[in-house]
Amino acid sequence: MPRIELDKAYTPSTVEARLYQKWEEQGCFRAQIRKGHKPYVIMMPPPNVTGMLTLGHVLNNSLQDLLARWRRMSGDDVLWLPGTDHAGIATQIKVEDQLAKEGLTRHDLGREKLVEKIWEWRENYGGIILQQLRKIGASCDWSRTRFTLDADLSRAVAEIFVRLYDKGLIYRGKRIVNWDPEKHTALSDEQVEFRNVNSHLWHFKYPLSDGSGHLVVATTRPETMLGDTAVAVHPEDERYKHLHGKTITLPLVGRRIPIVPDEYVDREFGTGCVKVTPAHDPNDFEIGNRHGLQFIIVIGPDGRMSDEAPVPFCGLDRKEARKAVVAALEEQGLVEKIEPYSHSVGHNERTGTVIEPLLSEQWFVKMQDLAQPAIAAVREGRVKFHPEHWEKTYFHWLENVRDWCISRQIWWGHRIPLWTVKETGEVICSLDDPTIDPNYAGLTLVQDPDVVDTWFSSWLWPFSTLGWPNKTDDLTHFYPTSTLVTAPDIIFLWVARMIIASEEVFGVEPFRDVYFTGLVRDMQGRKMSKSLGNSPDPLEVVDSYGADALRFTIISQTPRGGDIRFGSDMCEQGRNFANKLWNATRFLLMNVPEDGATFAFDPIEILPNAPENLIDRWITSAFFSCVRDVDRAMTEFRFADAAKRIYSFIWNDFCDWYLELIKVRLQGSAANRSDALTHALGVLHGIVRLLHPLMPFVTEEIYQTLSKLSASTWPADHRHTSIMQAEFPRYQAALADESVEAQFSKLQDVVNAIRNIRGELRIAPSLRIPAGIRSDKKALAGEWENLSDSVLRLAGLDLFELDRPRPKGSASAIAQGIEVYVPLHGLIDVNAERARLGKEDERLLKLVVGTKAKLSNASFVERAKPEVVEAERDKLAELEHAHEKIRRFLDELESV
RNA sequence: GGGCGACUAGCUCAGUUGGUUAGAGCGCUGGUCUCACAUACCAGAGGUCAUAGGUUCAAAUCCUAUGUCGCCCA
Repeated sequence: MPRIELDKAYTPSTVEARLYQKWEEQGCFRAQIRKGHKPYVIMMPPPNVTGMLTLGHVLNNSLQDLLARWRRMSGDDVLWLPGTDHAGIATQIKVEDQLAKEGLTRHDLGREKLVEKIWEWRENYGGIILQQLRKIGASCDWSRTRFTLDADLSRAVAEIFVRLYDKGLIYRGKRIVNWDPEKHTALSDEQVEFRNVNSHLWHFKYPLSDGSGHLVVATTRPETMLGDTAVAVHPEDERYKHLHGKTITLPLVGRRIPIVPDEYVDREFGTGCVKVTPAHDPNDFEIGNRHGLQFIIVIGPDGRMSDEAPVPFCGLDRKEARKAVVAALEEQGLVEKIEPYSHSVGHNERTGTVIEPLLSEQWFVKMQDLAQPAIAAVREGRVKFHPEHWEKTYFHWLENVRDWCISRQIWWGHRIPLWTVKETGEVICSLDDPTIDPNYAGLTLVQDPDVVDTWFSSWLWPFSTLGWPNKTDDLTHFYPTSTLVTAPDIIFLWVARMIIASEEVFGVEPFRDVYFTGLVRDMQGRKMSKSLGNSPDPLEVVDSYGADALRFTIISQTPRGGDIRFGSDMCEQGRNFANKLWNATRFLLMNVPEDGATFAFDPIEILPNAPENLIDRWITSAFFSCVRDVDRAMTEFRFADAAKRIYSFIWNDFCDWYLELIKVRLQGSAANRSDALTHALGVLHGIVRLLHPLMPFVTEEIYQTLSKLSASTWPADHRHTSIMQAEFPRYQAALADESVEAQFSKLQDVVNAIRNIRGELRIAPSLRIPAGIRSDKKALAGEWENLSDSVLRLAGLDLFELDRPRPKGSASAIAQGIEVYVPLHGLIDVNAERARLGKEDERLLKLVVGTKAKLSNASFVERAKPEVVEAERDKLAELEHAHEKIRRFLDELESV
């Protein structure tokens, strides 16, 4: 066959789309259920159906893909299940915004029509992100793609609702909730983001009803005073003890309200008197309950003052009402002072609307009992967090968990499966629509208008996606799952609740390991955000650097637990790396004999056998050391370490040393050439398999090329249509040979020493020079004869002497105790050499002095472990030897 | 206010249980288009490991305090 020629540079854009399509067509990603294979399952955290790919997703999904491909190549039945989340509020907002452009509101359409519209929107635009994930090479099983509003997943939501309701764990309660007056819905505590806001602290005078004076209360929310039903003071506060039981006449309203003692009050804050508005503040709500106060709602669900507010105020927007209240009090001389004040205010994390704490009727999940098994699961190590420290956050939340408000007053989502019988008031919680139940014939059933929180479907994701509550084959084989990869900001919102749900339903944990990624930030450490415009579009990065480059770069940058600083130009590293590997392949292929015969070698057979040649033995050993380190790093979720380890093996060991070294043999006899080439190709074959989970595209392309070269001669079970089916390299202890690596490092140090002399003394790279090595202690010829060719080539020599006397006036160095010299009379700049040796002399002297001091410290010798002392002594001997030599070389230089 | 994390070369980060001369990539300096790769090769410079104490024969590593930054919770 003709020689295969590769392009001079690797161009990702020409291969990525083609390879991905092929993978998909061939069903490479499809999960299989096979006898004798362990399942390995990752549930993709479902992105919002409205979402677009961000760098956060890239990081997250690259890691999942890394794990999936690694386990798949290691022989597991891998299921990586993708999908999207219906993202209730976000999606409804999206479509409502569209309607608004046509001058319509959701009420113009009505519930059914709006939901229809949203489905339409989803068909057209939803889930773009899943397409985008293909661009980065995600190997998930698209045939199992799920959506949280799919029929069977909706069934799962209803099922869990009914179960919890029947157990009394879902209840209706009148409580303060986080109300979004813009979207007219409640939010869970976790969906509220607190932001610092510069505002004011208003101090108002509240007159005592008996006319004996007034109290001063401080508030950040003047408009709520219209709903005050008490003033609280600390029970132990001497200043106010005499007022317990007395009343205030509330200004503007005229209501008589009690002064109540309550421990909640902070005596240090303001005057130590607190106005109490039980219907509009969670703490005041508690005080209200403790003292049996009235709950007066003065701010309605639309954010306007209700009918409960006095006439001049009712109907005003809450912002206007604030101004009006302050103005009215000022008029009556009841404003003592207004000071600037900064405090945190709850906002809708999605829309930024200021949240209104509002007393209203909502559905809640009782969390305390549900939380206990989830706490135990992590505490007992059945679920492991990586990094571990997130466990503390998890425990803290679960141990203080509050009930979960799950009802939402929107239309896009899972309808609450509760009906009220109008005639009797009976409440029916049912999986199936009771309106067609003959038992209720003739009665009017009204379904609860609310839907459940989106997270109330997400928490079932690990098993609802597998068909639960049905006992499907998938559920049996693939549940519980293996690893969850997610961001720590949804540890409460999602991770904890999934564990809770799984413990409740199955009594087992939904996954064994949770890996928390960091946040992707820009180079200044700022969060990526649309408004800052500091967030690069991942797809553009893929276009200019390639998906492999992006994946490799972002993974090798991900620290263990911290955030990632990312700039797209960092992807140069990944791009260069792919190109390096490509060119190494290109080089080897150029050396394949052009005699028309198939070049027969079986790459799988190359590695397991110990080669003859020292250089081959070394690269084999280095390869398996790398395999061992990579395997360990992946198992321990140290992905950046794995990436860097492979990088340094390929670049430094394989390319810089090994390929340079075999050039000698490739130019030698046919037998030498074939010997060197087959071994090199065998290692390359192992390299691409090792690297594939990180850089799927370039490795597949090289794998395919190698197959073309000689696959017809491989045994059938070594031929695969994709590298994804090939075996991930397995560590072979017998081939990792420390003594070979030690011997090789001597070769490296000798070459480095000569290169250093050349570089420092400005000897032109093209100039061939002589050099030699010798030792006072033993003859080197035996060990070094076979390596001469290597040294000649790597150091650019025309002569390499062994065991000869060192000519005076040579440039010199000591490498692992061996004297290295370059005898170049007249060509060496003596001053430069003197300076070079002087520097070395100084360096060694410092070390000798330091080591001597350590050893002359009696307590060190006495108390340190004997092997440490021994090592220190050996070191000193070596240093002294080198130092003496350098000194002698310096002296010698003087006499030239 | 409580908790968590970080602080190592100009920049981004390694540095597993304390014990070789603290490393890598990028950037920088000098030299090379050496027949795979200039997206490259060779050489070099650059760090009192945030600060102050302490434990120890020995601290980047363990403890305490301080400072700066970030995150979470209230």
